[in-house]
Amino acid sequence: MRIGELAKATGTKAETIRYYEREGILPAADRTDNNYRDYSQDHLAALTFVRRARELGFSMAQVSELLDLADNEDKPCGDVDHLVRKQLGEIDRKIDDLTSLRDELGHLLRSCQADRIGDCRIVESLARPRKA
Amino acid sequence: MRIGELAKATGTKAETIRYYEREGILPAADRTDNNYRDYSQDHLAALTFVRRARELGFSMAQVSELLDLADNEDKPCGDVDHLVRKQLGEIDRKIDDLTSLRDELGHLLRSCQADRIGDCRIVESLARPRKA
DNA sequence: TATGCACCTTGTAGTAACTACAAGGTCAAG
DNA sequence: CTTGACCTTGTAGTTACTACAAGGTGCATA
Repeated sequence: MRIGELAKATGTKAETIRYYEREGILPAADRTDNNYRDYSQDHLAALTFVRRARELGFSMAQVSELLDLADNEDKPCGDVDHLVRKQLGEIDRKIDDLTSLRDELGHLLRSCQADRIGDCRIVESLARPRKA
Repeated sequence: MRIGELAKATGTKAETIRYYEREGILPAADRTDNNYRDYSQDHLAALTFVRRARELGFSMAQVSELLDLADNEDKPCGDVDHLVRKQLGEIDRKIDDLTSLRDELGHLLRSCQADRIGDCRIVESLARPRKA
């Protein structure tokens, strides 16, 4: 399987796949006679894993950890659990942040009925520190 | 006012302030005899505006737009409104994304009662594309 | 006087996770 | 025999900072 096929199969750009290889996230592929990368089903599985974990918001470093864990079938499952919980916590925090942000922007929007910027409450309120 | 004071007053690192100046987000400061930057109240107001807008999730490019708008007091307020609405939309989208992400991770967590990674449903489910 | 310290200056490079591009090699089809 | 779709490498750009090196300034203290 050439890089373009793998790219299509996983919805990843070829450049990203090469990048993953450079970064050691993916094992290097075999090469054909003409020096093209030649991928196996194992590569497909690995890349799928990586992309899936990235979609779920894990960082590259966390993906590496997950891959290492996945390779040690006899290790306890708790480590994986722990990473997932941590990620869950981070996401909850982000949601909270964005929610208060949304509230603030909503206020901002409702605060201004002016026609010209000189009288605009939005601009005015941006110009002051939060608590002022 | 020296850069350190301005930094403290706005909760911004001095390096970030210099960066804003380089990028044209903030006007250059006057210089004292010893070549230190010397800031005015206008600079304080401008930096406050920038930081506040950044806190609200506007990109640097958007902050530039907002600053330009704020300088044109006679322009209609609708442009500001539009930017705020756009930002609000993006934030809603992010919240939605993160929420489904959280749901998925929650599922993942509940799916695995195994002791060893070899049997772990989390690892297993990461290894497959989303809809499989 | 020396010296230590906190502050300031510039310029450069690093961060995360790609993405884009340039310059060139390979191969099948028309 | 040339066009076009692939592939290769290497380098630089993206966002919004952050960190660091190497050096200048100004004030208080031993």
